[in-house]
Amino acid sequence: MSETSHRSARPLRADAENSIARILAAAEHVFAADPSASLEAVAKAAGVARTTVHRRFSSREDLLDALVDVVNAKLREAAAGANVETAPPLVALYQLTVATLELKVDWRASWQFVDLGSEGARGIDADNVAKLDSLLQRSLNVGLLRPGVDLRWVRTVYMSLIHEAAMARPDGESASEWANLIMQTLLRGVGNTEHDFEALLTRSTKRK
Amino acid sequence: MSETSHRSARPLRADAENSIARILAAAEHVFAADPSASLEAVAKAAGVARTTVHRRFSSREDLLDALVDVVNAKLREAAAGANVETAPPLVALYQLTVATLELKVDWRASWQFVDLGSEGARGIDADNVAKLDSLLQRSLNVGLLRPGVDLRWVRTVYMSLIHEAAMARPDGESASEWANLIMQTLLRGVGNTEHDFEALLTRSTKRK
DNA sequence: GTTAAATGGAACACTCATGATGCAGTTAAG
DNA sequence: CTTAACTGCATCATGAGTGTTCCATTTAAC
Repeated sequence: MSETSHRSARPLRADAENSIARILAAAEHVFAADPSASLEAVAKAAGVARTTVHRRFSSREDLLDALVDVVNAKLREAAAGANVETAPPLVALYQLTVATLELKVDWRASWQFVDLGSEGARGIDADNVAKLDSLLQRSLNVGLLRPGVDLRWVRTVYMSLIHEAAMARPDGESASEWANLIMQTLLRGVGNTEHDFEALLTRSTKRK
Repeated sequence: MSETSHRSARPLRADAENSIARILAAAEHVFAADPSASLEAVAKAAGVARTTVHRRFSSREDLLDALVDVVNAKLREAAAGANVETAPPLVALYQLTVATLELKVDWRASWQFVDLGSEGARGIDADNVAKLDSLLQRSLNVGLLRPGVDLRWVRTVYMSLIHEAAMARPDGESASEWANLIMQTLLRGVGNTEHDFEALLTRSTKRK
């Protein structure tokens, strides 16, 4: 669905591959400052002519798709590196969080074009989603997650926490500490565990 | 800072006020489908001429500012209605959540222009932020929140959860149930409280 | 070293949104 | 009812981004 055009044809010259890489990097950089920046700005930042950008990416849409593809590819690496399918859920989740956090920081802008909520648009590839989902399912089975929770909600919250952490993180701070914060928040929340919220919430609900 | 231009002059004719309201509503509607839709599309949806939109809002920026102002105004109402300053923290938080959730659903698009993270741009008014912050501070004092938590993080997570819930919510579902989910998630997380995550997390961290 | 690929640069056509103006007709407000 | 405000419509100017084409020049690949 989001196959980049520059892969089906026969091998590009090292030259061209290099340009592509520079353009993608520049796009990430430029779009980080302004998501609606012109392709000319991207070209300049990449140190190439505007026509070259156009030669490699037939349209703006194409470039954006390519950026999302980059994210998906890196996400795949991250999932592999975290052994999401074999490691104990908690460990896998933690590792995945660290990796994704780094990825989010290095490719902030490109993530913007990954419309998770949108319908027919660019999104996280199905296999990546599936891997995360199965990890969450395993987490539930193992008793890591509270029985009865909606896994889609968990996924949403998880992704959202990573997003917020990545945005809040002052550049260059330890990813593992933030990952820890994310895990803590995800699993235990920010409330004082000594209280019985359930009862309190129910009471205040009734009150209305 | 973001005062709408149409308030300092002397009273507008009922006519004009009406147009403004229709334009704002239409803008919300149109931008929900496409945030970069043209002002002409907004005008058509509002049932007015494009020039009228222009007469009421000198520029696109102006219109966007006005939309954000609407959100802030409604947010103020919500805060007042929830007695954020006087009610017990948990109750206030719950009520505020319900109200904000409704607001988010009814004004999805406009919220998009409320760049919470951004620096000099449109954002939630200082007084609204302050009210929420003081509510969270009270929550902490009362022992509702875990001692030692970073209140900015709590605020971020809270806003984020509301956002995700509003987006995930199938139109017309009970806001209070979702509010409950948000509170539960915020305070207790989605983990199984029977486990000792702290120890587990520390152990798996060491392992790396 | 020969060849095909890749680039830079200039030029062009095209679309689209924005913002401004002027004016005739309608409508709210006193 | 009279006036000033407001609206619709038609028009124009402008600017910006996109996408295409052509050609001379450089450069990688075998």
